[in-house]
Amino acid sequence: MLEFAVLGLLADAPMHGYELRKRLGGLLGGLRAFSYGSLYPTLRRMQAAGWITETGSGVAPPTSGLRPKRARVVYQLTAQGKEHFADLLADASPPSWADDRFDVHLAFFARTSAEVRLRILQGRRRRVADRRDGMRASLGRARERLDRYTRELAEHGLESADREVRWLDELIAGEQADTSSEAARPAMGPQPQPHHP
Amino acid sequence: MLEFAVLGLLADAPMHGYELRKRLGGLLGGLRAFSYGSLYPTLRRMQAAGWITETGSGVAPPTSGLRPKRARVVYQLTAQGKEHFADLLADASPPSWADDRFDVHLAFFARTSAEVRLRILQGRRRRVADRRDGMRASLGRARERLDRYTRELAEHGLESADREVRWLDELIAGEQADTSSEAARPAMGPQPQPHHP
DNA sequence: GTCATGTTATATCGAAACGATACGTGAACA
DNA sequence: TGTTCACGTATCGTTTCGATATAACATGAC
Repeated sequence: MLEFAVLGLLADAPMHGYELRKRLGGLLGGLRAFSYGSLYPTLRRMQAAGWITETGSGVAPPTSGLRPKRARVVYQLTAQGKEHFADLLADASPPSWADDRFDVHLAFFARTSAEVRLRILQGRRRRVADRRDGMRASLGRARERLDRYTRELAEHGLESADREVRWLDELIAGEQADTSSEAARPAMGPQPQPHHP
Repeated sequence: MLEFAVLGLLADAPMHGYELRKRLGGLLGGLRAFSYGSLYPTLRRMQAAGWITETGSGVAPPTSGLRPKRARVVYQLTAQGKEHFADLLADASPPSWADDRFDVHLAFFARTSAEVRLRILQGRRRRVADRRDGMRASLGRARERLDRYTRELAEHGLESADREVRWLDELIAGEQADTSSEAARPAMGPQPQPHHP
């Protein structure tokens, strides 16, 4: 996932590691940090894969005359890197609904086709709703014999999942409104979701 | 963290891996799964550390007469394991406020002293509130030039953090109510929290 | 009857991410 | 002058993940 995020950030502009790290923090509104321990190995992996290259260029560090021992390393996307990023953007397969991948992709939704956006939102919705239902069921079964804290935890988790489902419903509704206005189709209510393929 | 959770589960009753895995799923009301790829290595680590031992006993698998090639491996806590678990339960240092550790500890709060419970809840509250404030600040700064999806993501994240803070406040209020009724002290309003030590 | 499917159960693999920390430069400020 | 802070690259060992292999047995369909 870090890989996905890095591709997306470098698609905007070449950058060095420290800058990437700072922006990664902002990407999800502060969720998910990504430490240097992940970042630098990832950059090397991506370089080995041919998705990014170092460029010696980049604005020289604000050194007054003296060049520092270790210069900034600025990375930029290669053609293959752009291609790979495009592939990731277009991927709406089940793994893209995972917790850690979904929000990264969402951060690049503006660059994702409407069709893929909708499929991912729906897939994600199904996944979170399933989890929520599982939580609700096991909480219903167990509620009596749970101590206060375990029950609080379970209930808070359940509410969070529930909130996420409603949030996704709003996003989906937004997508469908866009689509139907584009296609000049009459507005339609939420489609009943077929469950488990 | 898996280690903490396993200690807590085995403190209740000896168990084999598969059973542990199922219960781990329920621990946080369905949040955080813990795959086998984590579990079995962890069990071996813990065994090497002397916190758990295998017991050949355990109810025989429902084999009618024939013993299976590979018997169940039932694990139980050693004395050192119990000690280590007690240490973890009593630990209210900053790492215990981390996302992945807090909820595991919360699941065992019934076995944690009131004093430690309060310190952890307060530490956690401070951490989440700080993150929330950071989110709010960067969202305020950036809101205009964010595309719809990035903004939705940031706003949803912010609301989640906000909800968690309020939830923690309720838990803390509950703790303080308990404490003050025990000590027969007059009820007092929420203490203003000193910020950053 | 036997054949697909599902559950119980143990286990390993490589890849990915983490937290802490080291090292170094320069600016700000007390 | 010294100390603290922001910038910047980097590595270490540890933990966790996801996918997958293997195998015994149970259930129900055909």
